[in-house]
Amino acid sequence: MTESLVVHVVDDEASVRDSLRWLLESVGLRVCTHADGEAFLAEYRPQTCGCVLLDIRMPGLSGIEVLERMAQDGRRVPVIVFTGHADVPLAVRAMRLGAFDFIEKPYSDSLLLERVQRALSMRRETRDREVALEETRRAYERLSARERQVLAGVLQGRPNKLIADDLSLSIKTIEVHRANLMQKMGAHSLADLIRRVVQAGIEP
Amino acid sequence: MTESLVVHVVDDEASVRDSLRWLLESVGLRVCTHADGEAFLAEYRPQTCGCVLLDIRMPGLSGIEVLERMAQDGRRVPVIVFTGHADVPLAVRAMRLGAFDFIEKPYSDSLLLERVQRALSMRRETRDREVALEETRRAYERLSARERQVLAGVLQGRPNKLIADDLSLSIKTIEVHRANLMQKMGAHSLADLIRRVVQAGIEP
DNA sequence: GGCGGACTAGGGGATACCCTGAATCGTTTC
DNA sequence: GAAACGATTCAGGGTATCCCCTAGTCCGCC
Repeated sequence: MTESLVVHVVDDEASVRDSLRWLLESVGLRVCTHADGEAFLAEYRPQTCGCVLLDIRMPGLSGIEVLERMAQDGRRVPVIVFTGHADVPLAVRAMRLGAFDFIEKPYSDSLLLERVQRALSMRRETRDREVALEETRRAYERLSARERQVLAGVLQGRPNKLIADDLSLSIKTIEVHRANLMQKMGAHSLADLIRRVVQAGIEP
Repeated sequence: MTESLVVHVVDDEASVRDSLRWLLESVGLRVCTHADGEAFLAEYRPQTCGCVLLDIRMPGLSGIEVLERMAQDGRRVPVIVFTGHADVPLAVRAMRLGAFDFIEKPYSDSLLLERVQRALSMRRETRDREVALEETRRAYERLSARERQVLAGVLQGRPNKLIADDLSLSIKTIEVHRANLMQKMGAHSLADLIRRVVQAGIEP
């Protein structure tokens, strides 16, 4: 299942986009180009697969600003920053914003390809885990308000009786909500449920 | 409880160590100096508090190698790398190894102090959480072999009856081990136990 | 009017939890 | 050597809790 690994190229110069596209496609990679930061962010989703080649010097949003925006909603795509006007503070800033790598122009084709392959293989490694986390978050979104209230109680380790008291419901009703939310969350046991929720970072 | 925040200075030149000590102590910080990477790693523990100022160019272990060693057993101390022979690839390498910051010599005193304060405040923010995780790990270390086997079954969501079958023991025995390990782990409920274990990264 | 989802609830069997009691075994301590 | 301690094993009995099946109401939608 490595089909959907796309290299997203973000650069304002068409010549750079074209040469990168040619280079990457020459080794069989799928490429998607974006002329500026806004255009890329408009298409970007946290669950986007593949990796990103991001220029720093661009009109409009700079690459640093793009990194900041991506960091806000939990980036999972590795981003390789490349720029012709590199210095140490800039590289440090990009890396602190979670960039996967930082390449100075001019770069050799082989170096860039190697870094791209490294980013893609990291992405592949972490992909399954993140897909599972996304599924958990989506499942949580599908819970009803009552089910989330019950889940909150369950996560606090409260027995059904106390959850029932909190919500002024009968124990039997809590049991049903509990069974339903287990079903919806795809959990096979209480341990499974809590592990999924904790790992997905859900804290109601 | 900010008493034990120490700035660890690792540099082979005594003059640098002395001037950094003077600078840091002049603003009331506690300082501990180390003449090389080996000496520092010998004293370093993952739960060490404070932050580290690490030179790259040193005889013996380089700063990069020190970072690699620290990364192996889960560094939690923020490390500020500083070097007089900086270039972008070196900075990127250090940051990829999890350095908190990267400063070029010569640096201004105020810049260095600001970065140190930033590292210390990050350390303070994450400290309580990590202390709790450490306690969980230590508690797990104190479990007996049988208790860990039972815990493994509990984490898989298996009911006591099945755990008993797996280990060819009676349900009553499983109940005892389970109660004992809950006690030892300081867990107030099954949900609490699982959250602690998952967050501490324990996967038997 | 029917259909599905959310919410509510009871009965009964299985399971977990707590208390008391007890035996064996190995290590440490006095 | 005796005593103390912790780990491990098992049992009975009672209470609390959980889980599955069944079943009713309400509401929005086709």
